[in-house]
Amino acid sequence: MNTQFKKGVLDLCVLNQLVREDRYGYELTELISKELEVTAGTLYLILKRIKDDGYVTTYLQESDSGPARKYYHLTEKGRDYLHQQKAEWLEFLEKAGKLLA
Amino acid sequence: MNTQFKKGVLDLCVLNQLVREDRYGYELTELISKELEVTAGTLYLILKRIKDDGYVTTYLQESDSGPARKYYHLTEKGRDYLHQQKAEWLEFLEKAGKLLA
DNA sequence: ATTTACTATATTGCAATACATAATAGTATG
DNA sequence: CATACTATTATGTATTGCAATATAGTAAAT
Repeated sequence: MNTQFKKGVLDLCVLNQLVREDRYGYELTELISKELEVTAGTLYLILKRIKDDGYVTTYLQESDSGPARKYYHLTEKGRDYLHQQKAEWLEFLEKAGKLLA
Repeated sequence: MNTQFKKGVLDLCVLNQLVREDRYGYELTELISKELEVTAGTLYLILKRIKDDGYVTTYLQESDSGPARKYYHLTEKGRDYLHQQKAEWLEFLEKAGKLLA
């Protein structure tokens, strides 16, 4: 799959998985990978980025099947950003669609 | 507009403008800019790339209102690439759509 | 007439950003 | 001990942004 297509959209895919519930990194990797072929390294970079940007907060929680999990929680700021970026994405699709028609 | 969204798609937008007729760089800049806000520098890099890749050929032609224009012509290889990449783009949109729903 | 400025056209260099790949490391379990 | 689960980091690559340069006509100003 064309690597470039994902640029900018992966962020949104990750954030969107956090709207309903908190999730941990490994879980997100599996979720996203089901559709988009993304490796753990890439996912964790994204997670670091959106945390640095204040879109998510994190907390550790014990697991009964391995190391502690780091959960990611969407902040208000993250929610706003997601909505705004989703709108921008749709707008972009419309414009690009005209050029690709 | 989010810069990243364009990654990989601009190529296709440019190639798609060459399906029906040959066009020159400046003309393409204006065409694409109507929808997507792209600067001349970016456009010319794309043109260089798709030429190096053999997706287009070029030829010069006098203009009566400025310097000679460099026209870009879509090759058979370019046409194939465009079709294949457009399909991949649509497939990507479908998968990303699931994650963004 | 000559200079000036502006539009049309093409090109290039450097910086910034995001994804790929691969390697490392720690914990629990069978 | 091997394996699955979980997290992290370093290095490389590709694409776009921005800004600067260059050249040829055309129109305007002096």
